[in-house]
Amino acid sequence: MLSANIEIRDYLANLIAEYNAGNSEHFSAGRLPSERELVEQFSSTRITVRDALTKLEAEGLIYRSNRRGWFVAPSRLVYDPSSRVNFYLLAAQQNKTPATQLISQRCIKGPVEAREALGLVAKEKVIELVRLRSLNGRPVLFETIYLPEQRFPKLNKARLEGSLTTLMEEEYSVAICHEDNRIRVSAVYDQVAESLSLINGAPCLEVTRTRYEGDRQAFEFDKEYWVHSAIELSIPSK
Amino acid sequence: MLSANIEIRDYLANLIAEYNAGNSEHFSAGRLPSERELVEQFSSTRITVRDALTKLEAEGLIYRSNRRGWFVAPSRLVYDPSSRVNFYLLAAQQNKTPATQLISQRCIKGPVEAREALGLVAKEKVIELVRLRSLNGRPVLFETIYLPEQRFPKLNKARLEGSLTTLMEEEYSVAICHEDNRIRVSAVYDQVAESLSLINGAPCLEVTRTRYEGDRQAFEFDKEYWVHSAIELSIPSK
DNA sequence: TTGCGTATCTGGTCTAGACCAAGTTGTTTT
DNA sequence: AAAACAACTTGGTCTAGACCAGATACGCAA
Repeated sequence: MLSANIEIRDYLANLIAEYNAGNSEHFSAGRLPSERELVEQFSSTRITVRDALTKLEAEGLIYRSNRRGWFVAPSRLVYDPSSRVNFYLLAAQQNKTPATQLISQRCIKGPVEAREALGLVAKEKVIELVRLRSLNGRPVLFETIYLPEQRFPKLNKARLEGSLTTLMEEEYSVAICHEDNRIRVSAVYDQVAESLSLINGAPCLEVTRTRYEGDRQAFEFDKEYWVHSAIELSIPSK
Repeated sequence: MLSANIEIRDYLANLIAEYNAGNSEHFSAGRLPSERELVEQFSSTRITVRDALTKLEAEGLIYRSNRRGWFVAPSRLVYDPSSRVNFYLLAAQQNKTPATQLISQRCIKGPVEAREALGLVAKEKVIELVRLRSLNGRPVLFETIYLPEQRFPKLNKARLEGSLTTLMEEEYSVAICHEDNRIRVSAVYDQVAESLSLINGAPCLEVTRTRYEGDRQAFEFDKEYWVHSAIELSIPSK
């Protein structure tokens, strides 16, 4: 005996599979029926319908856009965090249209976590860059980047929405020698959630990265929050 | 103005932070108050309390044990999927007590995904091993391993609960030349969910691995489902 | 001492609504 | 044509319960 929410999940999962296989009759522009329509259709309640939708969301089959509705999730971006392929090239290779928006740029003391990773002492400051990246108009990545101010004086504001890796190589002669990525499932709140059109507490994939140059000197510390259904990490062996 | 569920989340998050810092007065054996007690305490409803708990679960601060209650999540196991350090050693290094249980062992045709990854043709079969791994008595990993039958005749049943990597090296002279890991956030159902004491549709971290030997011949295909709060992946640069 | 049944506790699922706030759309005004 | 407003739709949050099923603890019988 299946519970009602699983029945609804299975029903929708089938439609989604068909939709992804090219049969677009079920959803217009990838939009699922509204919760209230599903309640009607299954003679159920919103609690149960939302249970089903939340499960599909956890699986990455659908995503929600805050107060706009539920949508079929496009295919995931396959991403190797330790490769130096930049976001634009990667997206283009996978037939997706990328965009980057610089949300803020500050020079601050910064959080302990970043200061420690970068090995900062006393009054040394960090440049904090906050960016939002989208694929085909859908925000998928909220990232905060911390750079030691001393290492990167006079950052070229015009280039902060492009590839930072490229900028660093060309204008600061950075040569990465090592990199450490930490990956965990987490949740987003407040500014991160809002920027990604997610609700408070929505699950995400969190990537924390520290990059080193020369003789193991850290020069970059990043926090990435990925909409979990938008991404699949690919890690080839060393 | 904070919504009620966020207030409850924040309150519990603070207690959990204190608990993890060594102040054990709030929770006995890491167990949170029951949902109904929290309803009393906050003059709220179970829906709202469960919203708060679900958010803490998504963050990995707490986990649920099906119909037993909610518990503070222990520190995560830090794991490099492409390293060949075995599970027992890794757990021991991080002061955790590991255990492995062989759930089933079959010789079958196997799912398309595994057959393709292993490059099987016609009637070639795979050995399917299903294992459950625990840390300090808490199940954290459900894994299904597919091995080409031809490459691994007469598998030593006695050793299937230990390190497979070691077994393969010692009894089949396997030398890994390459490995590909795919990581995504997903959800667990049915046998996987039950084995991990999770409910249907609970989020998890899914790792799909293909290992190659010699001249790029695939010899192992794995599906790992990790309780997401139990793990953090560490990916050093190539 | 060891089972075994039972009462109780826990979360899992569901009903049948309500009101709110943000996003969308259509209409009116400028 | 553009801006402003209003009506409507959507999900977000919440109330106040109900019943179910698995997990647990406990007392009783063998």
